Amino acid sequence: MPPYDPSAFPPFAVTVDLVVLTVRRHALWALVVRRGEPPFQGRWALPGGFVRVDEDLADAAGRELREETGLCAQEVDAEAPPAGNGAHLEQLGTYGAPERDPRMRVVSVAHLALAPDLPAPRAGGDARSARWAPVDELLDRRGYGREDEPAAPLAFDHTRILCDGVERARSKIEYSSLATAFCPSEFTVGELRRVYEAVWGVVLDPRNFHRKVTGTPGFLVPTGGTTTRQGGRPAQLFSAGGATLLNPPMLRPEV
Amino acid sequence: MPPYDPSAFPPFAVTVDLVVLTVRRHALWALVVRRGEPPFQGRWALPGGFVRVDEDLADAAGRELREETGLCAQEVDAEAPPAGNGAHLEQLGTYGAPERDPRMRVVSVAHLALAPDLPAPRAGGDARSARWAPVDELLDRRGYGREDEPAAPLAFDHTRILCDGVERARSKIEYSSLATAFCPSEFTVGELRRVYEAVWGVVLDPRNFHRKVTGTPGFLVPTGGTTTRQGGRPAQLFSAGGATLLNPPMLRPEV
DNA sequence: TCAAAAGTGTTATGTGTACACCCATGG
DNA sequence: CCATGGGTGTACACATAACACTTTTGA
Repeated sequence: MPPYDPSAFPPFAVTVDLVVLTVRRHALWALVVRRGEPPFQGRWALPGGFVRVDEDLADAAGRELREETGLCAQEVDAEAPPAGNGAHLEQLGTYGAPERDPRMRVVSVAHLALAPDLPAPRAGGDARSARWAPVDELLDRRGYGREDEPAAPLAFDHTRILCDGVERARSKIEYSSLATAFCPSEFTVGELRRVYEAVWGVVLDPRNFHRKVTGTPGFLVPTGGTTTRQGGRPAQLFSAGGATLLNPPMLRPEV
Repeated sequence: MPPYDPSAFPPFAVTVDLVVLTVRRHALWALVVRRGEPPFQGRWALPGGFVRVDEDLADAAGRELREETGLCAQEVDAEAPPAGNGAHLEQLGTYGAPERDPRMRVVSVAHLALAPDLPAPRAGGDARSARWAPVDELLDRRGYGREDEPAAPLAFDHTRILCDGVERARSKIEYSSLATAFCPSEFTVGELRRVYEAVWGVVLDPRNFHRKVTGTPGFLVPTGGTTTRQGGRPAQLFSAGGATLLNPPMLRPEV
């Protein structure tokens, strides 16, 4: 790489920020880390960090995700099947308002990651504390009687980024098989339905849902096994099929 | 803004690139400019330029669009009605592979702009030559017997960016009122149908299309006038309604 | 008068929704 | 035995696709 000539163009810092979502206890949760330094010291923020000088944007996002969660992400460009127990990872959007970081001009390339219900988050290499928080609480929708933490707004413009990420997830599970990224490698139709219900915040008819997802070609493939981990009659186990785009799409009920 | 400390983070150049699309002669066209300097000297590229040090990303994209076309863009964040004779402008994605520009590390925030059929493109302030080119030709699909210019691949990763932009436009006119951004402020149902046909590369039934778009609430509002500029029986004139999301969506015929 | 494009009516077919009903397990 | 969730069948409402047909202009 030729030497950097500061007179030729304005210098920017480039970071990646992560919206990491999971479904737990019939709700949507996001991963947040506590800031140890100013600005916004002590406040919660999305995980993220600087892009290294010879690193691609998607690689940087995958590295941060691995550092925070231990997940091995399936990076995708446009559409790809979320496979195995890796998380889905895609670019969300870029946030570069001049004053979004008071210290310097920072452009952040936000990424969206979807993960199955995980054990506790790993503390980052720099020993920041990390936790899962209900999205409704972070977005101040008072969805939960708050837990141990008061709900202060996220640092920087991270509330906005989180909001955009949640909206992306909400709309994308309509027409893609992305909802399976919230499930373990083998799951039942009922578990998949609870993902849709949590992400959309609705209640779906179990019978029609079953017919729809099992009838959509390539969405689910039966593994042969069954489970009774949800109680009741044993349910067939499925894994995510090869299809990425659902046709016909899942329909989100009217509000 | 505090002074820049190069030791704290790797310095990046940040640019905006524009995918500007229009519909003309029953096909999709993109705006390209000829590069006057190495690398890729003499090759066609997407219009774009450096983000200024105190400029928001969307502002930079709007400025470049104005410099290239004279269009006054409606910048949007997520969804917004394309109004007046301004173009629709939205962020498309960010491209930051380490070697995408051989000179230095450049992260480009690509934007997608949709415009009605325009007069000739304005030469930029720096006198670069600009032209409209059929997208099929730029993407090497040989959709046209080529015109005066040989079809060399675009500079940098611009073919990929263009491809992503076209794909975004194709899918977004399905569920949003974005197709009206390709039309002048007043247009007929037939003209709107020709937009869909050009962007999707299909032929639609004029009768069913008419019923569908006029029956979708908020999509079109009649202006009262009529026109015969397409020949045949006079057609009602419409302008874009307030709706941004179409419910039910327009259905793209199977391939 | 004819061609061309705009619009309306009608019908077959498919898809979503609501809900009655049965199945297989654990307690 | 019953509660719990899994899964099937069926009837109705509604949307789409195909196409016959009428309307209104310019040439």
